[in-house]
Amino acid sequence: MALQIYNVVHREKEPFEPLHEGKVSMYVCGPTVYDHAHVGHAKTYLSFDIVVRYLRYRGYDVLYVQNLTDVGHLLDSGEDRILKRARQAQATPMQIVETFARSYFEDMDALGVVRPDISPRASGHIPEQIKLIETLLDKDYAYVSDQGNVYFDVYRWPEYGKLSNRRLGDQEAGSREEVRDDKRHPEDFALWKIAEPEHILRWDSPWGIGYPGWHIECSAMSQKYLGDTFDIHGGGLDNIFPHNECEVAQSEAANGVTFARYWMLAGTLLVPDQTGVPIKMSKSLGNFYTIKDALKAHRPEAVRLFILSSHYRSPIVFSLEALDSAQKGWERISGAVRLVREKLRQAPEGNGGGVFLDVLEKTKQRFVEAMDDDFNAPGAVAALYDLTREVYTLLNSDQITGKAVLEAIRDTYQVLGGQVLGIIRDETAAGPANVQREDGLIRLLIDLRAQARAAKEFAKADQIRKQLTELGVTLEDRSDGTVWRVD
RNA sequence: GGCGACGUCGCCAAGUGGCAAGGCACGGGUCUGCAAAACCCUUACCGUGGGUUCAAUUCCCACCGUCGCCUCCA
Repeated sequence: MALQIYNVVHREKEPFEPLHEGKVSMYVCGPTVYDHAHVGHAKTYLSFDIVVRYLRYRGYDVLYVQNLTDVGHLLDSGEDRILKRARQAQATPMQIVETFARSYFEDMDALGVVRPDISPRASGHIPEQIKLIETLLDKDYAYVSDQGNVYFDVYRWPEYGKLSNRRLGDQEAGSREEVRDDKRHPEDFALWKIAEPEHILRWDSPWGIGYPGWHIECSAMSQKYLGDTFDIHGGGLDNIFPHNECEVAQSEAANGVTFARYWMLAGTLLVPDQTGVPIKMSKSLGNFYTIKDALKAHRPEAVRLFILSSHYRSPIVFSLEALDSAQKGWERISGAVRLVREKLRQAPEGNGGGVFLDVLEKTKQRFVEAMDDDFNAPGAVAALYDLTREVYTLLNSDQITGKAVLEAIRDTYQVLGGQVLGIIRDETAAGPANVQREDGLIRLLIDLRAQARAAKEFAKADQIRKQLTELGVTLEDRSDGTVWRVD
């Protein structure tokens, strides 16, 4: 079975065949950096993180581009988001952009999201955007209004609406379109806007001083780094219209070839309102929960597992309780990993317990089968849970498990759980000196406690365990020794 | 109103034309000095009503309900 991807363009799963064998070019619409990222962003970027990780696991050479939007974007009031924020903070727009771009990467790093290969900024690609607009004007797909704004004429492009399955004219009388309308048609969208005097973010252009429309940046930057046609375009489903639709129209009108071959759109993250009804988490609704907040009480792996617990195309309802459940689940898996590593410290040579290799092989098959089916992460995670039960059973039995098998188990977790899903961290064995010192100190206490227990001095033994617990170190006694973990 | 997604065990969530993975929670049990962890066992006929079929949770239709987009938002 080959990898299947649900292609939003055709609304069905299709075998994935990249443009160039062995290589994948991929573009994902990034955030507008004017505030801290929230869990909704985590859902989208984590989803594509898994896509990139899995494609690489499958041997593809992936070139991953994700933009940062730092221009444009008007509020209802006609005010630019970034400008508004800058005024509130009494800072320059570029300070705001820089602050929140850093914050975004901080959050993504914390969540273990692999950085894109290229993170182009819209503000750094104004010439490319202008050039693309000129092409559209040359080809007569765009026009300059009497107020000097440049618009894309959607009626000149018959395929407009094909991605989001919309027909022109369907939207009847757009009640909001009446204000300052210098377009030919209400559905036309802006490529370049002339800046009002108070608009600080402004660039020179053939049409006067202004700023680019929201959609043009993605067309220009994907073209620059990935070419006229590339393999995968990702983003949040909530941007299918108008943003994604406009991207396709602009790019294909300008270049005359297919824009993105596979469109993958991630489902929306919802959050219950006061009455318990789930609604979209968004900045404008003010019902958002930042990633930084989420990470205060939960491990990044818990956030990952929470989001991986449903398919990337499905909507998902956020709650702290859901995060709790995910973290419990993670502790289960990571407990098994810890046990394997512990056993490995003094495992006998040889391949005792070799039949278990079969379980590993089956796990891998199930995992790959699930992920090959349009990145079915919940199925892949389920394979890991099943493996985990088998691992516990094996390691709690009297069966002597040799080093070779333990290493194979460890490697399976490392690759499937670590490399692909990002929920298992690398061993800390080669960690910094203070990590090793901590490990040594705790083991020293465990030894002292073991002596106390052997002497039936349980009060003393319990005292040590209790105090360690208060320090966030949990001890678990097993027949073959004591293992420890930090919360 | 138009377009789209969805409705599976208490909660979350995969999945298949032939009697439904997994996680969390709950109950019972085993192990343990105690604790913790783990393991074992028990729990669903898949929104409602029709239709197609030898057979549907899985296909079709209708209805009910929920969400997203149609306006800046991942």
